[in-house]
This record gives sequence, C-alpha cells and structure tokens, in this order.
Amino acid sequence: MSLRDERKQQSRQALLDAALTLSSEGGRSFGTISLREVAREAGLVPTAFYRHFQDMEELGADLVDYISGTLHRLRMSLREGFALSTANSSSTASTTRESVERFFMAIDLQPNYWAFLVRERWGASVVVRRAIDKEVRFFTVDMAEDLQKLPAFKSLELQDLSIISEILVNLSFAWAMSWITLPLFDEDTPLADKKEQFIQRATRQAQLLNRGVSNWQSKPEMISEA
Amino acid sequence: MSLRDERKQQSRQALLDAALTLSSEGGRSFGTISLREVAREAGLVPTAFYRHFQDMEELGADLVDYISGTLHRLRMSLREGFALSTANSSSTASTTRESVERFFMAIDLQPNYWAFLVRERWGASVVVRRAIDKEVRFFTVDMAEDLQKLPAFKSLELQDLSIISEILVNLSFAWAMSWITLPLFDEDTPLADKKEQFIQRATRQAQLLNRGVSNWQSKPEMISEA
DNA sequence: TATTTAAGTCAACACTTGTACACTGAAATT
DNA sequence: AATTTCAGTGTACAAGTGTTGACTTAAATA
Repeated sequence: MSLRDERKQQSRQALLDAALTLSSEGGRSFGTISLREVAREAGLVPTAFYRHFQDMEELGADLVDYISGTLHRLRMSLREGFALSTANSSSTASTTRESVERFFMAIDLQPNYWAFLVRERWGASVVVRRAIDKEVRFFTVDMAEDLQKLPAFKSLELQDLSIISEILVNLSFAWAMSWITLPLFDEDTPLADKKEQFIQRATRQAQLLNRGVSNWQSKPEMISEA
Repeated sequence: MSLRDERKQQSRQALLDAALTLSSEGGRSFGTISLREVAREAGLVPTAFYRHFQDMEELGADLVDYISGTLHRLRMSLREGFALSTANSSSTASTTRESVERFFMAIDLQPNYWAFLVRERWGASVVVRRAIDKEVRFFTVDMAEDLQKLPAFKSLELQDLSIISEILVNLSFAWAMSWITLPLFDEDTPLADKKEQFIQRATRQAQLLNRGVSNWQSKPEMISEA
C-alpha cells in the first residue's frame, strides 16, 4: 500500500471511530450525530468527509461491516460458551452460569460495538438497519451450524437449530444491552450486586432454554404442524 | 372540564400524535425529530409547544405513558394468548400457533405504538429509555402474576415465573419489530408467504419455550445454584 | 361588566446543519 | 524534472434549529 493510501485509510478509520464514539456517548444514537460532528471529532474539516464517504448513510453501513469483523472473535467465545453448557447431558447449572459469565465478559471487552448493533438494529438509518439485519442472519446461521456439530444437537434438523439460534441471538441482544446499561439506573444499589443478580437471571433463562432443547423431540406429536 | 382545558388537551394530544407520526415515518426515530417539526405537524406555531411540554424529552416521556396506557388492552390479548397455549398439558401445536397469530394481529392494530417502544427502548433519549424500561418491568411483573394463576404454572415460584416472563417480553419485542418490518425487505418474495414463514418460526420458538417450562422442575438438581 | 388568565402568535436571536466551489500542496506518475 | 492526482483546506450560502420576549384574544373569574 502506498504512503498516500495508508494515510487515507487512517483518516477513514478516524471517521469511523469518531462516529462510533459520538453515537456511544450519553443519550445519543447514530441518527442524531451530524456529518460535521464526525469530521470535527476525527480532526478533519467537514468537506474532507466527502473524500471517504458519500454521506452519513454510507459511513453507517461501512461502520457495521467494521464492527462485525471485529466482533468475529467474540462470536467464537459466545459459541464456545453455549457449546460448553449443552455439549453433554450431564451439564450442570454451574457450567451454564460460566458460559453466561463468559458472554458478559466478552461484551465488556467492546461494549460500544455491541451497543451500536443493538441500538441501531431498529434505529433511524434504513441502510444501517439492513446491514445489521444481514449480519444477524449470518450470526444465526453460523450458530446453527456450530450447534449441529455438538453431540446433544445431532438428532435435531438444521431447520430446528436455526429456530433455536434465533431465540439465542434475540435474547443475547437483549441481555447485552441490559448488561451494558446496568450502571445507568438505580444508582443506590451497588453495581456488583446488580451484576450478580442479572447474571443469575440470565443463567436461569439459559437453563430454561436448555430444557426446551433437551425435550425438543420427546413429544413429536406436539411439534407437527397442521 | 372547562372549554379552555378541553382545547388545551386537544392541542397536547395533537403534539403527541405528531411526534409519534413523525418518528414512525420512513427512516426516522424520536431522537431525529425536532421541536419545530412536531409543532408544525400538530398545526401549531413552534413557541406554542412550550405551553404543553418543557422540551422534547418531557414530550417523549409523556408519549411513552400514553402509548403504554393504550396498549393495556393488547397486553390482555397477549396474556390470554400465551395462557391458552400453556393452560393444560394437552395443548397442541395448533393452539400455540393460534396464540402467536393473535399476538401479531394485536400488533397490526397499532404497529406504530409497538415500533415506538421497541425502537426507543435503547434509543437516544435517556428519559424515554427510563420510561420504557419502567413499562417493560410492569409488563413483566403483570405477566408473571397472570401465569401464576394458571394450572400449568401453579408448581412454579413467582421468581421463576418472572424469569419466564422476561424471556417472553424480550422475544415478543424482537418478534414484533421483525413482524412490522417484514414488508420492508426482500420485495421479490410475496408478503403473504413471508408472513406465513415468520408465523411458523415464531410458533416453533414458542413451542420450544413451552418445553422448557413443562420440564422446568423435572430435574431440580440442575436448577440449584452453587 | 370589568378584570384576569393563559393558549397561541409573531418577530428576532445566535447557532448548527449539509453541501458547492475554488484552492493548496505533497505524493504518485510520467 | 515536469505533470498529474487527490486528500485536505477555506469560504460561502441557504436552510433549519431551540429559545427569548412582547403581543393578541378568547375563555374564566370576579
């Protein structure tokens, strides 16, 4: 890569980072930040923005791609986490709890990334929504394929695994955002206590899902559709 | 109520409706609409806004209250729906499907209301977020109390019912928004087909949850925490 | 009937916004 | 060494923003 291209890439990244930073700080979202703000935060003049993106919509879509790529590693830990909790029939409550904890620890590594995806999944920009929707679909499919490789899920069809993955993804998004916004509310309760309580709740929810999965085909007449 | 108060109430309602309308139309959200826009849409001059609300934040919080009140009836149908599908152990797949269909029909009655709550749950305004969070909490508690009255849930503790309700609420929000945005994507597939497919997916997910609930206490040693 | 109250109006303010256009200057190419 | 490319600059403009203060005017009160 040439020197000029390298510098251009740096500016581009600065704009992406600026957009993420601004849409993450208190009480904002991607739809409320302006082109000028982003350029200012990136240390550029407003008109320089157009050298990298046609408009804010395009930046938004590219930001989704960037975030998705970075979160690939975190997907892995999420998969491993759920895998551990359901790999064998003798799974205990403590292993489920561990995987839930691992999930929240993964979120704490890049909370802004998760917050952006969850917030903008139904946010203002149509382009961004489409990009995230695509990513969620990939996420769901990947997880279904991974689950299929596990002993406990061998008997299930890929279609059913996709259903399970969809629940997991939707719940994960809700959990992630609740987890991130925990420090914001009820400032009278100690944060550590709130975290512990929340982990317990999420763990129980995961256990309930496990029950559903383990008994998925035990009464097949209830599954068949008319 | 005096004539003057009555007219004031009308203007107030016009402002609330305007805000909901504007934040519902294509590619917008509450954080992106301006005070002047709302006043204009309501047929008022910008400065008249201040006779009703201190700022947009206050309008947002009041709008959440208004929407929540109106959706009370829809809560009922959702409760009845899930109740029907889990009231007895001989529940079939078709009754689950019916309750899921009833849920989506309820959403179609006031899609804007649901969209507002789901979109702004993690949206830009902190005040609105707090208001919706409070409402979600009420929703969850109400549902837990209702479930407790049902035969199939009698053996469960209120705490566990709250866990189940939390899953249901989070999934319902995700379902609702996916349902509402169905017409927006993949315009090559017929809408009716997409709806049918989505209902089937949601139905299966609900069935999986039912399995989890029915087997919740069958292996109590797995529930106990360390 | 005379007075008060307050929802809605009007004009003006300081400010931010997106974008067009002509420009500079260093890196890349010839 | 001369020329081209192009990321970044500076200026400018029309349009929109929240909020101010003084005003009208019809309903409520006295």
